[in-house]
Amino acid sequence: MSPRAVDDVLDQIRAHGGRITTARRLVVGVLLDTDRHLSAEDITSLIRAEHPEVHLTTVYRTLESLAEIGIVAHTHLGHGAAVYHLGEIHQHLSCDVCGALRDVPVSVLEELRVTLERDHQFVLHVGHFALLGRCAEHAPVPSPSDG
Amino acid sequence: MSPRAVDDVLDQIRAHGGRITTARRLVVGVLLDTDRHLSAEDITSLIRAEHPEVHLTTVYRTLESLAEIGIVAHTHLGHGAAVYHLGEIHQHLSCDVCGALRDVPVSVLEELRVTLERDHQFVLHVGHFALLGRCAEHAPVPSPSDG
DNA sequence: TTCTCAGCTGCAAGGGGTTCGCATCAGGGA
DNA sequence: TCCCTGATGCGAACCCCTTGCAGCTGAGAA
Repeated sequence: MSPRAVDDVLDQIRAHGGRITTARRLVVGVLLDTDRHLSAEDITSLIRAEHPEVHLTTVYRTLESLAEIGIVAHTHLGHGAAVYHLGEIHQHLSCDVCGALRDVPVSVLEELRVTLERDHQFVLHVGHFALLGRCAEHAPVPSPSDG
Repeated sequence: MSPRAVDDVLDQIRAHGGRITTARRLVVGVLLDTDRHLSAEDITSLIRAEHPEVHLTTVYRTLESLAEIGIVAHTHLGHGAAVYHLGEIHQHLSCDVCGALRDVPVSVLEELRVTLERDHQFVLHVGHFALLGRCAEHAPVPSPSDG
């Protein structure tokens, strides 16, 4: 990550009346430093390698604060822990078999969003849940009769 | 429920090499008897009213067995316990605010399914996850600038 | 620089949902 | 009826996450 990017995020925390602490700096750093999706526990482990005093509870609370001001989002992958990520909201595809997580733009859900709103008066929260299924590698082989 | 319907399900269990036990009969009965979506704990409570010896663990194991042979499916609602249901697979809409659960036919996901398969080689498991958002009653009021 | 205090933290404990281990029980084929 | 194996009851453990609380610390005020 660039120190600049971390400071940008920390500035946003400050602008919302939050304090800049070591723990928050570290959480933001970890999130900026990865392109993977990390659980709270993942984040804590990465931080504790250098700063064993930082506690899982603090990471959860920091993530909650960051979520409140819209800096991070979390996604539920059906089973297991929620994963957290920074930046633009996107949609997740999660493979049942290998757990691989893939991001796709939220635009794939646009038609569904419109349909649900028009036909079912339901406002879809794009990006907050993962779409479950099988990745290319673990897709069931279609039988001829499946058309 | 009709006793007939219970027996049909029990026959399927037997056909897959499973045994017919009191607990299984009761779990199937509860599932057939409701049109709601029940968590394992809900199911257990309903059973225990008459049969306090049936344990939550047994219900989980029974549901697992029934899922293996394709008789029940479960759905994750983002937060909280998974819910179980019998019968045809459908898609769930879950309201963030009030938790209301609504079923819609899987056909609403057809376009998305095709798009994901064609453009992302991802085979969607329809019905296994809930679509999260806001029901009509709790939908955010759209501002004029939202278009 | 020091003071002050609300916000943040570490730690322990708790809670909801689910699974595991193991001794015992019982379905159902031989 | 016997016997084997699958199913059960029960306790305990596990995972993910939240809560309570005392003490610490960032950062504005003096």
